[in-house]
Amino acid sequence: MGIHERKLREKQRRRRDIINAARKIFSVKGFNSATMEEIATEAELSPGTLYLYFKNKEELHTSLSIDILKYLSTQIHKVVNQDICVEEKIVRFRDVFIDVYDYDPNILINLFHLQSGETLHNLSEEMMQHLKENSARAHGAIIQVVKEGIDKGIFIDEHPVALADVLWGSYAGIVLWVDSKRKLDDHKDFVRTTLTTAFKVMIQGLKKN
Amino acid sequence: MGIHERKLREKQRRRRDIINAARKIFSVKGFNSATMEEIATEAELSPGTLYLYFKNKEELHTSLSIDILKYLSTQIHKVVNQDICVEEKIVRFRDVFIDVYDYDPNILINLFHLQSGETLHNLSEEMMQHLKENSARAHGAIIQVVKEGIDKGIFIDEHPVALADVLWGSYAGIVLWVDSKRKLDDHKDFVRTTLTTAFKVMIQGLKKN
Amino acid sequence: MGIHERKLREKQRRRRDIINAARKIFSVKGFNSATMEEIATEAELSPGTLYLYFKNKEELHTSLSIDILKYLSTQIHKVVNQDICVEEKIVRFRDVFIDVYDYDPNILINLFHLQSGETLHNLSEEMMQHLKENSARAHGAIIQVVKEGIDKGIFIDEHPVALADVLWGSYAGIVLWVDSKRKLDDHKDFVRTTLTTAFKVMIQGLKKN
Amino acid sequence: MGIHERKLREKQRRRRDIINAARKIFSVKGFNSATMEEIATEAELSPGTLYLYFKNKEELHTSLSIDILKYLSTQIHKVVNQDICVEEKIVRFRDVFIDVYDYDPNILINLFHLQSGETLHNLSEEMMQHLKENSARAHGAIIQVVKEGIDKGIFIDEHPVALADVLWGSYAGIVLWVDSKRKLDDHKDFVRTTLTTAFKVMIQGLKKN
DNA sequence: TATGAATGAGGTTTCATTCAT
DNA sequence: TATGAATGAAACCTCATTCAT
Repeated sequence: MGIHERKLREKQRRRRDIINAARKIFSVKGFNSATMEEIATEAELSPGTLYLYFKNKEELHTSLSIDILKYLSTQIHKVVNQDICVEEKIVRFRDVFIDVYDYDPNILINLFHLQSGETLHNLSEEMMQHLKENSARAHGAIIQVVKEGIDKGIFIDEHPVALADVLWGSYAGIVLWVDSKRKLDDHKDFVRTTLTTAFKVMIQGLKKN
Repeated sequence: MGIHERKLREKQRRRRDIINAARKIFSVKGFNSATMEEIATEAELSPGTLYLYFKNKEELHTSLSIDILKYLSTQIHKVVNQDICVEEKIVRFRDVFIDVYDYDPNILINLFHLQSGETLHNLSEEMMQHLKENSARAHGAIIQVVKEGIDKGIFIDEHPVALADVLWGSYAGIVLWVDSKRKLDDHKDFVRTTLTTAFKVMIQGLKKN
Repeated sequence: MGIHERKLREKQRRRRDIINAARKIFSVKGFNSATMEEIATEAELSPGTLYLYFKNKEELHTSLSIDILKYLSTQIHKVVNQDICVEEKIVRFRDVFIDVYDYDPNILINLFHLQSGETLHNLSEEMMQHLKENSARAHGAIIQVVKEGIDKGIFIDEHPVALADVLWGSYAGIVLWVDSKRKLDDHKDFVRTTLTTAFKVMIQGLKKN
Repeated sequence: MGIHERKLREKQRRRRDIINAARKIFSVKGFNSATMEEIATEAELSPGTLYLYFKNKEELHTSLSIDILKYLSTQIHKVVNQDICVEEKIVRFRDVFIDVYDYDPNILINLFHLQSGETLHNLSEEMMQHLKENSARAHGAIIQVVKEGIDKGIFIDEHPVALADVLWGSYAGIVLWVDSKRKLDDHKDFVRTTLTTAFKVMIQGLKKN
């Protein structure tokens, strides 16, 4: 391994350190209450260093979302191309959401929040592109599966984009909702079981009778 | 009407003015970018006056959510007690969400965001109670309908709370998701149509075959 | 005196306090080394208050220059309209520069520095206008006197604007130069005497032989 | 040429590269807005390297001024020792200022600004000495010419130092003034013509009638 | 000698909140 | 009750400078 390559690797590791620290802090405090100094401390770096890797707080925050969107997108694509029935694919989608939720419970709310506009002002054009592309890619994959279901005569004859929106929105929304209930009422974690119920409803609702 | 009553009414009117101004500003700028001064200006009051009616920015913001939760709760209760079949009640629930979305597209994201922890730190115990109560009330009503469906042998035999969560989470999540897509891609507004599709999926999915 | 008027007056006094404090600090430390906190402390105010009266550090700094430009402009205009010979008016111009120098030795260098572009980026359009207008007004008055001298056949037949520039540039430049020598070499203050010599040279140089 | 000498030469070439880069950046951005990184990039070096050649930003900046002072001083000395009449020497002084202005329009303002105190805090004693010496040398040469004029009965009988200050201050001040007018009003460049007018005024003003 | 990643002090600015009127 | 000027804490971010390689 050449010296150049080692440096590059080192740099990416550092970047990842920051992202991990940021995820931790943002999770606990939220975007606005979290401070760059806290994140730096968590990453065992100085505040200035953060700015060598991310243009500003906003882009650091968005990076997390893009990361998870990439992950979501990748996982969903894997499902799409598997040699299993559509029905099974819908279950797998559910598992991806559970997966993401396990990885970081705040990711979905961040995603929604990000896209809902409060932020996004200081984002570079490049960042914005990444965001849109990955979002589109993930969404596109789901549409594809829904289409497959319709084409094979298994799913009801609704507009595939709308069905995909229902699927995505429901899964994500349920995660958010059950999670927020948990926080508010200190209930125990029903995300998994509720999503499983959701799957049953969904799959029966999607299918032609 | 006594002088005391008139004063009380005046006070409530003022309070409402502030809330309306706050909603307007928060909608456009988001919680953090909105400033108390802007809200005061919009309400044609001075900043100091806001603090005679609300303990702090946080509680003012939460008031909006509680307001809408109250509305949601009321509307949902109306549906529950109507003399219509469960299936029809599920449609009405959808309409309530559309209604809320029309009233203020940012309300649901606020609700989720509020409950997802970033805020809530400076809330008074009283405010917290209000929030929990109204949330529980709205949710309870939905559970009731789901139970009715199960009891009447119309709905599938899943845990009613889980089914209610699926219903609420899906409706809310779809609104959020479609709305965020709209913002990101400047698509036109598919919230209504997607929710209608959602209803079809939901209702078929909920029903015993 | 009405309450409104009193408030206005109070506000202007406060503004003047800040300007005086700023002048003091800027004089000692220069634009960049001076901090807003120091200025606030000097004015016996909190840092935030400064921003109620001036948009930012830049505009506060520029205000000083505009102030003195106004003063310069006013004094010069007075000279122009006096019933004295042109020759005498040139002496009076010299006195105005001495006056300004006595008031604040750093003003002229600030003026030059300001106009030489390093700053000026955050200036509001309004500020810029003030600056240009006052600059033009002062300069215009000098041109007028030069013209008068030429018209009366007293001064040499050069372009009046150029002659005015020579006059202004020389007087200002000499102040700067002698002052900077003083700082560098701890010489005593020859500004007055040198300007007096300058006048002699100038007036003889300007006159037709 | 020995290896030692070659290294020395190489080092001085590098030093010059940095100075040229610095001049370019400082000219465009001014002392404070210019960053060491920009200068390093312009010089195709890394930031750290700059500090091998200059103690700090301040000294790098001052080096430019010393450089030009040296140049000024040299040019002026050349004029002094030429076998031409005093009158002609005064013209040549004007040409030196034009020369310097053509080389870098910001040099004179830097000179004034430098000497007017904002900077100078972090300068090493050595640098300070350089500055004073070169300044004195240039100024001394002008005094010499003025003395020559007085001694020969050509110039008026004023204190030679004062006359030299008038000369230097006027020439420099006019350059600054006309240049700043140009920047503020986007006028075209009258520096040359105005300095020529200045010469006429000066020379006539200096001479015994 | 040269690098350039990392530092961290310190500056400007914002804005929720207070309090004298 | 209403005001709105003043506060001052705290955040983001920059950048001159250092130092291990």
